[in-house]
Amino acid sequence: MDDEDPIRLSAPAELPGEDTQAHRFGRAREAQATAVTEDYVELIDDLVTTGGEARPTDIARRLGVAHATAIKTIARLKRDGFAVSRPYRGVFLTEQGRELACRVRARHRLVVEVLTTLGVPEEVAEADAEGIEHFVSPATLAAFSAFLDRRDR
Amino acid sequence: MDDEDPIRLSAPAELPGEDTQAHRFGRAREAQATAVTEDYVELIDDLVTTGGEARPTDIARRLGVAHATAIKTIARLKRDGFAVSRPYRGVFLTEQGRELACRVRARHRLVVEVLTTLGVPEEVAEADAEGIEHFVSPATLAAFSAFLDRRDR
DNA sequence: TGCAAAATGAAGCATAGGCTACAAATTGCG
DNA sequence: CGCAATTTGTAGCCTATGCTTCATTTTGCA
Repeated sequence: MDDEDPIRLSAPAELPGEDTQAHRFGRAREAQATAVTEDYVELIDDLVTTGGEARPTDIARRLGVAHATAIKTIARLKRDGFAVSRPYRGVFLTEQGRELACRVRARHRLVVEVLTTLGVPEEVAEADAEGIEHFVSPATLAAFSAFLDRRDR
Repeated sequence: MDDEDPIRLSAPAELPGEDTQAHRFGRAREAQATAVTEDYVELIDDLVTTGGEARPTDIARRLGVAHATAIKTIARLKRDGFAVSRPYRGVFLTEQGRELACRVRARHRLVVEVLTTLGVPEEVAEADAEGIEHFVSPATLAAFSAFLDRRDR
């Protein structure tokens, strides 16, 4: 049910096979699913670090969503082991959450730096990175890092 | 309820104001909402161009989703004026749909080219671009284009 | 030509992520 | 100290995107 072109007439490197293409789209969908989680843990980490606490209302305001939306998403974060919270006591990251936040922040900074190096205005780079970062694979991240190193040298 | 820091102690250019940040996240959310539309339109254009017709089953297989999912999304495309179709006769893009497909394809190619130029392996670049492209603003696109021009010269 | 396989589409269900409206708890200030 | 404002949390609703299942239509071949 997946091989209507078993003889593979097309050049492998040119047109992507439909399996390949399906796989790419699948990966993008997965990345998108984790994007919200990544945004929340990074923001919570920021708030806790700079202000000592992350309250649902602050999180909602920063993300530009209704507080009820933030609360519901925070519940998912807790369910998935990224955060803990007690009513009226703010939200805190678990070890797993802090670890994720750390990786996300590093990736965000790297993406912004690459964009600005390529000539994208600071403001735009920050805004675009907010979406782009979630889809940058480790391999691409490594290439970005190497590129910046070359450039600095 | 939006000025818990009315004196603005922080340097404006350093930390983003919460309004700014909320706006960025909002933009990213919007971009994500159009991502699926863009993927479908581009794929349909590909299929029609190379094979003469875009059948729901083919679209589903390429995207790696169930055919029912594809049919439902195609219905939305039709509702939004990007495509037309008659039962058992395949899907075709409207003028609006073709125009979008054209823009999306150009953007995709540009993103892939920038990534490979930065040293990202072809395969990875294609896969990552599938997600990244939806969040690249016109300004960033322009910077990418200028970067490639500089590089070629 | 007629029937089986394939394609199509509809229905029903789930999850994620939004929203508004309302209820309950907490805080803080007069 | 007590009440009003704020914060928090709950409930119900919506859309988008998936999925599986089942019915229907088309197609193609024996």
